[in-house]
Amino acid sequence: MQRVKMADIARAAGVSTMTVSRALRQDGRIAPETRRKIQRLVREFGYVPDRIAASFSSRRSGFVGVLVPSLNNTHFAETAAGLQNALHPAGLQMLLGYTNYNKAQAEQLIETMLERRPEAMVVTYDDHTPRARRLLVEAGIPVIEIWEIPPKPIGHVVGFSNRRAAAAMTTHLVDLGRRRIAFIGESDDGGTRGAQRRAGFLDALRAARLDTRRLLAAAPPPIGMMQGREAMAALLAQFPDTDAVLCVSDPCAYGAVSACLLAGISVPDDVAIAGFGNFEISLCSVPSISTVTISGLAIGAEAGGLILRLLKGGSDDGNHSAQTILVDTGISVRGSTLQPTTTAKTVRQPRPQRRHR
Amino acid sequence: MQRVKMADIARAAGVSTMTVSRALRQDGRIAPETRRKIQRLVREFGYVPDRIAASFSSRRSGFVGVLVPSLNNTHFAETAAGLQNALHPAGLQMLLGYTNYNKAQAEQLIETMLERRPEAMVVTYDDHTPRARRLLVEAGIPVIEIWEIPPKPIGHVVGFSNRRAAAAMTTHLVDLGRRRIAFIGESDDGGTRGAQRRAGFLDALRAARLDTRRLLAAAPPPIGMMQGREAMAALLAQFPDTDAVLCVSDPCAYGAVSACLLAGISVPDDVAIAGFGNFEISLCSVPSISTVTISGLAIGAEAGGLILRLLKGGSDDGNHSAQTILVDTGISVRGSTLQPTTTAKTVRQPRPQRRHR
DNA sequence: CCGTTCTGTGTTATCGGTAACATCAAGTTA
DNA sequence: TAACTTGATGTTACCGATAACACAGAACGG
Repeated sequence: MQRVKMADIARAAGVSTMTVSRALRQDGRIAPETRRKIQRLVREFGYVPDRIAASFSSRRSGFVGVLVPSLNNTHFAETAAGLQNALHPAGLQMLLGYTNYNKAQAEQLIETMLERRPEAMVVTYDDHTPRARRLLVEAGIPVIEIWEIPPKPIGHVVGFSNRRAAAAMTTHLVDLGRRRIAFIGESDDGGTRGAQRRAGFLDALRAARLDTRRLLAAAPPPIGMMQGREAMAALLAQFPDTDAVLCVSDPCAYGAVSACLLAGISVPDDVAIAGFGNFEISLCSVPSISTVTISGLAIGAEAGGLILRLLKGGSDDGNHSAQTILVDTGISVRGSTLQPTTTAKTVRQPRPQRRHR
Repeated sequence: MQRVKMADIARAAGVSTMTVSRALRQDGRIAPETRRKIQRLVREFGYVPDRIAASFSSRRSGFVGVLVPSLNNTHFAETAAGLQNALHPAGLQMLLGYTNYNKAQAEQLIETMLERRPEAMVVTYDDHTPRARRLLVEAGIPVIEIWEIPPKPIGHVVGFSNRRAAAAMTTHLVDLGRRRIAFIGESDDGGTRGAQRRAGFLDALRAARLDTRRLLAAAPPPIGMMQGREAMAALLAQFPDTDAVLCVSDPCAYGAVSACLLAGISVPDDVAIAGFGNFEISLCSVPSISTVTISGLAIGAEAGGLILRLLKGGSDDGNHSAQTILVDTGISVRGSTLQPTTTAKTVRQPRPQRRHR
């Protein structure tokens, strides 16, 4: 039982395959009647066009390769959604790969993806291996790095400065009057977002001439809630006088909050805690957690829009006149970093887990 | 500047393209020396094989299409990871699409994916549109439905009974002595996992001859933490004597817990709360939340393994001798459904509403 | 020592669409 | 009305790899 092909439709309709090909695309100049007849036959035969053959012939794959570190993460999922929303209407499909925060795997994926001749590549910024970088450069297609502003971009950029955003949040903690401020971050985060956030944290502390020793490297990314909890416990053991903590991400921050709950430490009266990313948990936590807001959806949408413009525009990959698009970030101040009111007495119960302002 | 093609390598090596083609695959019978020479030239030229042409010629796309409702969800992300881990070593790539819990979008995606001639399709069980179903059946490739046991499967199945799992958790609540048990679920969840879980909940309540009126439909899927919080508040307003709640998912359950925290209601003393899915939050919540454990990773891995066996085995799609693979589920009992001990005094803050079992 | 099996490699014929150009009838303009 | 445009469709020549078969020479077995 052979699969139906375009020639079968053409024969049945009494036209050439070219006419069928045209009728199935928006490719204008087809008599409406012919098009209707062909569409009817297509449905009748259950014909599904072979896009591999089409890609082969037209030298257009219809793909955009997208690399993210993880799927289990609101931000990257949103970014993918934003991209998909932008690309799908233009007839572009997204070929999604995830690197698991691993450079070697990223290189592997980039190579495999390039074999499919994507029309553009979107990669989450990371220190790529030299080979990965070379592959991307030589692919001759638009390359877009997202989620950070690389010091030496490969091509286009859609992102924001994690460093500055983290610094802003740290400054917020300083402005609360906190002086013994810690950072809970990732280990082995060379050059990535987590490292940038730590750098921003340090920038702000140095600017305020505060102690910069309170740095915890919880675990390699992705860092989860329980790691945040453990890191917070360790932090309190090592630096019991800590009065504020910036966490590398919201799940981590929630873990830190939970550690305080369990230890009978009041948030924010004893310790203020801030997160990063505006994940769901930061809003729903009790207390709610102050966080840096970023829209993964916006990053995806901007990257998608940029791709469409680049593909529509020059036949050139446009990487030489590379664009940088910055998306907004903000700070959402919530319960976990509220200024203690005068009426709020900062009781610190010894053991038992109960206390209230 | 033309892209390097296989013929260029062949010419440089003084061999035919067939030899190059063979050298670049594991395709045995090539003189080791020839292979080395070719590999060296490939590196030197920066040749990236064109898999579109290869797919076209070999009539093997190297793709597996995978459809999930959402990426922003541990479970589906894990499932994708499990699939990828299984498929990648076999040289198969995953073409991921997400339906956003929308049948029409799913049909669209299925059609687009089939144009790429995937070697198998993995779809998260849902009531597919008739056309989507027909497309899948007629594609002539293995089709695997995951995350549920469909009443009328299209092909193979890797899943578990959401209904039975939910019933088991409900029975756990009944065994605690709770009698006024509610369910917080999704609206518009026709036939999907959420509806199955509600059905299981009702099964268990009926078996225990308990009141089945406490059903809340919070919002269409995906249901988030804040929706869980709001639903819990509404539930307490409508049925203040509720003493246990099963939530359709863990994020929803955490929202319910947070509503209780805010209202000064003790969990589990006043209300026991259970979730579904063993999300990170259920472990890190204070109190931790009892939940149904499922391994998305296992589902993905099983599905991936099944695909490899099917593709290796018959040239037939194997959908007629369809297999059903069940993965284990369990119940993790945590703080949110602990039996109140005699020592645990059920202190009730004076604040708002009060009631107890 | 000759027929047979391996090994390693080459030849040929596609796979199913699409780009580019050709064609031809009908309408339109000068 | 001749020349030109426009609209609708057809013809031809691929795109870049691989399947399938062909074929020499080396190794091997009797």
